[in-house]
Amino acid sequence: MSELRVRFAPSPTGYLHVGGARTALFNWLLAKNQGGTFILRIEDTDVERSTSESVEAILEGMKWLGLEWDEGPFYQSDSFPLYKEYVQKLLDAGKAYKCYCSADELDAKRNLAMQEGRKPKYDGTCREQTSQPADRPYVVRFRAPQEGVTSFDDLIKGVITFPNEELDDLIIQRTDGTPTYNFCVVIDDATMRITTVIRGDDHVNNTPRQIQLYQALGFPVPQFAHVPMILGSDKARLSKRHGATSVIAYRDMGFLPEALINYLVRLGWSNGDDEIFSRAEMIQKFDIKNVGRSASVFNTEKLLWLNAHYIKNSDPARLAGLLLPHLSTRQVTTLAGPDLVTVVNTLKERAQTLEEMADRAVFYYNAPETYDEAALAKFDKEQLQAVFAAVIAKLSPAPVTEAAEIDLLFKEVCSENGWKMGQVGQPVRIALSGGTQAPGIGEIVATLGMEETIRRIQRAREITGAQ
RNA sequence: GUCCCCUUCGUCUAGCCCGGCCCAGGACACCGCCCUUUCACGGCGGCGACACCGGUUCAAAUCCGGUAGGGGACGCCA
Repeated sequence: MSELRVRFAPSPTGYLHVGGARTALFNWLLAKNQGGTFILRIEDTDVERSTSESVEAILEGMKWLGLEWDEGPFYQSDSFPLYKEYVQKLLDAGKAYKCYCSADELDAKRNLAMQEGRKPKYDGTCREQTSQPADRPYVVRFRAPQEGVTSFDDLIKGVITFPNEELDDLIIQRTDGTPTYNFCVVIDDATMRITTVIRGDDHVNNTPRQIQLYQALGFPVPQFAHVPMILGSDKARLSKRHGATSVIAYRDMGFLPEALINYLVRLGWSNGDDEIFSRAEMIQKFDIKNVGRSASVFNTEKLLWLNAHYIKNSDPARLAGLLLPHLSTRQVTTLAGPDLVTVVNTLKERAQTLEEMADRAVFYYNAPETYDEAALAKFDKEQLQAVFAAVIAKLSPAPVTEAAEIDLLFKEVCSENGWKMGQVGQPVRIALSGGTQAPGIGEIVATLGMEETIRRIQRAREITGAQ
């Protein structure tokens, strides 16, 4: 086991979205690849916005994706005393100070600075103040170096340098005594001995501040790897208006976790021209250095392709189990009908999602009550009657159960009557499934069973004959 | 406004560090053909990109400079 320690640190203010999931995945992959440790930490220092529902949703998403963590989940809210201790240390050392400026004053100054085109940084009003009014509310600010530069060698983006004068004295403790994000991450990452911080691109600007904190606290500075954003089709940051962003929503839309994982790992990371990766392969081949530097657009089409691929190659029994919830939302009960695994086998080559598969499976259990009129209209009434009669006559006495054998019988019907397969297959397909988009005739008949097959064709024969 | 980052087919990307094998390769999507009893699968083929401008060099997608465009950050959110 190596010394590598990474963490995924979501804030519980919503569900696990695909961007977060990819960050978690990269952390997990690096840990697995290096034999390191993957830690899950919930960043809930914002008491106002954090909810236990969100925590549950995040854990659910992680588990569904199979991103098992080695340690945690840890909650920052459990460590408030620890943060307080370190705030005091900084205060005692003169590396932090109390600031009595009100939020309103600060907002006003910030807005004014923006308007006048100046940088909206804290003006340092309380920085050198010596008199300390005892009874007024205050925040604690970190006394940040104002000269020189802070730079780091990002594992993905390379060397990034910030002039210290751009960085102001950030608040590390709020008026209500709770610590703020930038401070907590540093304490946690340090005390958890995190060696490599992999997180979203949107944190690069926080990194120099955090480095200064590490240094002020005397902690070793970890390595950083900032992964680029995921964008929507309009190249704007991915959000709800682009469609689903929650990983659980993808589960509910009938995606397989391995498909989403495979899609996500290829979004920003590559291994030559490879597209399909099993878990073992991605773990073995993953290298943070092969993560791209630019943002990528989330493309559902490709996800669908991968999902179809994994459906095709999945164990039908497993698929059958996963399909059940999608079937029950369609009021389908499988108990009275054909074996679901057999049904899945006829459908797995032709479905991109489990939702689609469920749609296509309905007819096996609920016999069609109406038929696709447009499709039926291509055949005249006499032809339909003749076909149905011939097929029933051919099938009824036959003791066959294999799809291939059944297809042979249909070919016989064709040759004996001088019909083409299209003239026979299509009407029967409509009789059995109600429409034209269905598995091969032999497969349907074999799955449905001869008795049910005859019953359905008989019904279609009566209805089309009566019109 | 200031700072930081990014820029190869519509999309995901390979190549870039260590210039020539790249008049740029793969995948998704799209189009066509084949297969075919429908829908799919599959097979074959096609369309399609180095943001721009300069420089260095015998040679640049690859190195250097600039421009433009995009994104991110600038919170008592994370």
